Amino acid sequence: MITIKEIAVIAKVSVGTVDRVIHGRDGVSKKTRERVQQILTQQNFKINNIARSLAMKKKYNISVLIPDFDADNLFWESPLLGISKGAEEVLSFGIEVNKFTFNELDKESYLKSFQKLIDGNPEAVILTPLFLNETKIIIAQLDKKKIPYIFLNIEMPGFNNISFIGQDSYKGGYLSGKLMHLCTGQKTNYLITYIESKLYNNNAIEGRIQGFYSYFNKNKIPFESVSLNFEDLNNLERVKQQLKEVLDTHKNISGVLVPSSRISTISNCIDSEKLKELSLIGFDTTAQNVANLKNDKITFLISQKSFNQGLKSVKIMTDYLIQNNIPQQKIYSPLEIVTKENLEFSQQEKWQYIDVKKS
Amino acid sequence: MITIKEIAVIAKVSVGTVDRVIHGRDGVSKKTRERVQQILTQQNFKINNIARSLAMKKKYNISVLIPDFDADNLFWESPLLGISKGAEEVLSFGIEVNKFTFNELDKESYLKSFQKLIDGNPEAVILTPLFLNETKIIIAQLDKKKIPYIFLNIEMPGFNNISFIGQDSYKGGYLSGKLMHLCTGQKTNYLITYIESKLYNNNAIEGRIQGFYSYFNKNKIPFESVSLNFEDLNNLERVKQQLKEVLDTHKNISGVLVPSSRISTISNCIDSEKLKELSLIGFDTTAQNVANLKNDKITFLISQKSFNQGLKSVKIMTDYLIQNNIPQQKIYSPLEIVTKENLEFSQQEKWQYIDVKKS
DNA sequence: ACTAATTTTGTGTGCGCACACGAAAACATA
DNA sequence: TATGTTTTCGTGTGCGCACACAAAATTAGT
Repeated sequence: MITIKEIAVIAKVSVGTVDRVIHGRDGVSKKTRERVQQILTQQNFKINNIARSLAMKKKYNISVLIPDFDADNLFWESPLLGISKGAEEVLSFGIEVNKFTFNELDKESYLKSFQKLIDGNPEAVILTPLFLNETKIIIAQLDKKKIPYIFLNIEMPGFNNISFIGQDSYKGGYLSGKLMHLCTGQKTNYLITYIESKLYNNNAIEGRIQGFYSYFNKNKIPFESVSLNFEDLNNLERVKQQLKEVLDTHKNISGVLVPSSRISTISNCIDSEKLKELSLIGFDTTAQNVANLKNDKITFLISQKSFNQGLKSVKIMTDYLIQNNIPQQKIYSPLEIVTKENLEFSQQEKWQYIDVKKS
Repeated sequence: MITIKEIAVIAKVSVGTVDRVIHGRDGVSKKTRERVQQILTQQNFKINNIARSLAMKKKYNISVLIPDFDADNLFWESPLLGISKGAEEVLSFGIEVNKFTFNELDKESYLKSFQKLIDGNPEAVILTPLFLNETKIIIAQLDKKKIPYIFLNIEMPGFNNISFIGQDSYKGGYLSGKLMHLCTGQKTNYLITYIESKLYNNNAIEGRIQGFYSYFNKNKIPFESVSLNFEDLNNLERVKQQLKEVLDTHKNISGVLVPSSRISTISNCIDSEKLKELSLIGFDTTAQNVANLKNDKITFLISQKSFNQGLKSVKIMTDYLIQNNIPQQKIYSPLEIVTKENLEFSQQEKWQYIDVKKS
C-alpha cells in the first residue's frame, strides 16, 4: 500500500499538497493538482483508514431514537442490542452513539425523548418513526438543522431520510403465504389475526397481509380467510375467548397467520389440543416466540434479523459521516425462515454479542 | 477512552512501563506491575486497536489452500469471494492473504499447491482438507513449523486445527427432512442421489443423509427411500437414463433429495413433466441452483452461506494472529432456508461485495 | 521596480501505541 | 568503597494521516 509520502516524492511536491488533492481542498494550482491526481490513480493509492481515523480525532455523535422493550413485548430488544454492538465497533473511529428510548404506546414520550436527544446536538440521527404527526415535527427540526437521519425498522414515506433499513413486509407476507400453503396442503382455510391500533398506522402489518393474499392469488390457489381483530393483547382471557369462538365457528381452519411479532401471545391462548391441528406462522424471533417454536406451538417464524438492522444502521451512518458514503435509499433485511430445526443457528451474531458481553 | 499516557501519569511511571504491563512483557518489578495493573482495570483501560495496528506494522501472511471452481461446479466460487472480501478488510491491519487453489479431483495438485504455499513462509494457513492421506502430509509440515491452521468447509477429525468453519451436515440433513416432509405430505417415498467418490470420503454428504433419515425416525414418520448412485455427473445422457429408470420403476416417488451442491444437474436431467410432480431439495446456492430455484425446478435449497464462511475464516485467523484470540473449536454456519420467495434477500453480503468490485 | 495582496506550497506537530535503546537503580562481588 | 552485573525503568522515534501555520512563489497595484 503506497502512502501519501511516497506519492509526494513521486510528484515532487509536499505531503500537504497531496493531502489537498486527495480531499479536494482548494489552494492547489490546476497544473499540480492534475499531475498529483494522475499519479494518485496511476499508483492506485488507497487511503489508510486506520491512520486516518487516528489522526482525525473528530468526535461524531450519533443519536438513536427507538422504542423501549418490556417483558410483554421484547421486540425492540434485538435492534437495541445491535445498536450497542455497532457503537462498540465504531468507537475507535471517534463515534459516540447515544440511545434515547420511548414508550411505543405514548406519543408524548416520543416527543420528549427527542427533545433530550436534540439537546445533545448530534451530528446524525437514527430513528424509528412510529407516529406520523409527531414524526413530522421531529423531522422538521432535523431538516432545519441539516442533521442527516436514517429510518430504522419502520418505513414512512415523504421524508428526506438518507436511508431506510428494515423489512420488505409485502415480500415477507408473500413468503408466509408460501410456507402456510406448504404446511396445510389442500386445506386452505386460514385465520389472520391482528391488532387494530388507534395509535399508529402500522404499514408493515398491512403489507404482510397483502403479501400473504398475493401468494395465493398469483399462484391461483383458492383459499378462504377469516380475520380476527383484538383490541388488547394484554387481556389474555378476552383473547382466549375470541380465539375459541372463531375457531369453533370455523372448524375447517387449518392455519393461523399472525403478521406481527406477537404470535406467541396467540399461540398461548389457543387450546393445546386444538393447536395440534393448526399451523402457526408468525414474524420475528423474540424470546417468547422462540420458546413456542421449540415446543412445537409455532411452525415457522420469519425473521428480519433486527439485531443486524440495528448494527447496520450505526455502521451505515458512520460510513456516511466519515467517508461521506451515500447509502442505498432502501436496505431490506433478509427474510430468514426459522423453524425448530435450524433455530440454533439463527441469530448467531446476536447471541455471540450477548456472550461476549457476559464474559 | 483513557490512553496509556494517562495511565502512566496516574501510576507515576512511564508509558514504556505501562506498555510492558499491558502486554505481560518482563522487566517490571512485581510491585509496580501490580500497581499499574490495578489502575488499568480500575480505569477500564481498553487498548486502541486503531493506533495499535498503525504502530505495529508487523506484516502477517495468511495463506489459503482451497479448491478452484469451474463452469460445471461453481461451488467454490463463494468461499473464494468471501476470502477476498476478508483480505480487503484486514489489509490495513498489516495482513496479506495469499490464495492457492487446486483441482478438487486431483490429489497431486493439492500437494503441489501446498508446496508453493509453504514456500511463501506464511504465518497462518486456512485450508480445505479434501484428501485424508495428503492432508496428513500437509499438516505434519504445518505442525512441525508451528503454523496455526483453520479447516474451512470440510471437517476432518484428528488434527490440531485451531478451528473448523463450516456446516453441521447432520443438522442440515435433518432440516431437509423436515422440509421434504412438509412438501410431500403423506406421500413419503423419496429418492436420494449421490456420487460415490473414490477420491475422497465426503463426510458431509453422509451426514446429511443420516440427518434426513433421522428426521423421519425421530418423529416416527414412516417413509421409504431409494438410493441412486452416479459414477459421473458430467455424463448427462447416462444420468438422464439412470434417473428415468429409477423414476419409472418407483412411480410413487414424491421427492428427490440431493445431499450435495449438484442438485441443478439432477433437476436438469429429469423430464420436465415428471419434475412437476416432484419436490426437489438440495444444498448450496450456486448460480445454477439458484436459476433452477427461480424457474420452479427446485423447491428448497439449504445454504451454508459459504461466502460468509470464507470471510469469517480470514477474520478469525486475523484475530488469532493480532489479538491472540482463540476461536471456538467448531463454528457452524447458519442453515439458511432458501426458496423462490426469499431468494432475492439471500446472500446479500456476497452480492454487495460483487457490486462494489464492479464499480 | 518595489510593495502589498493573494495564491500556492512546504513544514511541523500530534493522534495512541510498539519497540529499540539507553539511563538509572538495585544488587552482587571483591 | 569501588566496580561489575542485573534488574527496572524512561526516552525517542515512527506508523500514515490531518491540519494549522509558516514560507515561498505568483500576481496585482502603484
